[in-house]
Amino acid sequence: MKILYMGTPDFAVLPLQKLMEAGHEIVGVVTREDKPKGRGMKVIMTPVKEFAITRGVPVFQPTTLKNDAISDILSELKPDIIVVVAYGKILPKYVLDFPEYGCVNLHGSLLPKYRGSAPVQHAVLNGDKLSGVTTMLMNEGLDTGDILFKAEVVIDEDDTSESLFDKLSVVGAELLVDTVKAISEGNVCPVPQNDDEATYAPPILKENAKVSWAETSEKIINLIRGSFSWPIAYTDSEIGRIKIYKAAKGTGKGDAGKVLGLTDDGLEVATADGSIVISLFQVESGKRMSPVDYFRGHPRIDGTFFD
RNA sequence: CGCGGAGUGGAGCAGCCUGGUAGCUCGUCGGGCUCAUAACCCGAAGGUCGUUGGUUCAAAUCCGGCCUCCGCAA
Repeated sequence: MKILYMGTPDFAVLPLQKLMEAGHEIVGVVTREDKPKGRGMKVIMTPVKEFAITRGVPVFQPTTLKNDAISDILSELKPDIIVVVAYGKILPKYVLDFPEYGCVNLHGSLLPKYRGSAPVQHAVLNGDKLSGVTTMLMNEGLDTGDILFKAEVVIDEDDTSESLFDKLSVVGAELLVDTVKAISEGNVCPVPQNDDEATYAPPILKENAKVSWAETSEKIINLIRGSFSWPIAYTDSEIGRIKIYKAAKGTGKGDAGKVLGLTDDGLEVATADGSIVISLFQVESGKRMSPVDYFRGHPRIDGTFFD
């Protein structure tokens, strides 16, 4: 199969690699445009682009798929199928209809649950125990295409969005290879999604990563897990904004947001229904470290409130 | 040149403004107390103060370049 691959972030790298290893010819890679990023506003390549370059695959970065640029690419490459994994742009009908075998997509949830751009994060944020990946034949809607294959993945208690991404990427890559094989053999029976069961997973916003201490310990910990490794849950305090990387339920009690003190494992803070113990955090301009280490050299803040 | 913070024994920090003996908390090692201890007491080891030039009788401290790490913003 001559495959045109469309993808952008880390999640999309392994599926691409597995397709190549399965013997498919990747005629080109379409990825989002490079953007200035990070401190100093340096221009960073997308992970998929970086990988494609090392394999000598031609890379295309159209700013939009709604003009003639994409049709030139398609008619030049003549792909049999287009595979899309977390590309980040909507494909117009013209593109969907171009390849003989259509466009297949790998999605990081068990569709129709969590349609949209952040399915993995929302699964963790909601404290789900089960997640998975789905392959589908794309249509014009947002993750509404007919389902081809699914694979389930268990979410562990200490999984974060990042670790779940890693798991789903591995499982998804295999599922995708199987899907493409089945398609090429005419061995698929697409099943329409049940729209009544559909839920939507909107993009993650930084302002949603602020901890509300009036929530339960469980919800707060889910926020911390789901916000890792981006944007990272945070709270404001007397010593500045604190990013919270890791926390577990504690045994203390107090007014929500009150700093109860330091335990062997970290900093204990009261929540609506108990407490959590922060075992890894980062204060502004500081290094990421355990509160136990931090308070060896800084004044204690016991009794103050987090906001 | 987007804004800002930081680099000091193994860990986390103070000292820098107002140059002149390297300090604190913890850890490590040894000893003591104790029925016992992660608790307490006493003692010890461990640092080219990120790097490189300059100013000075003298630089962790003042000035310039470089490297590394981090927060914001995007």
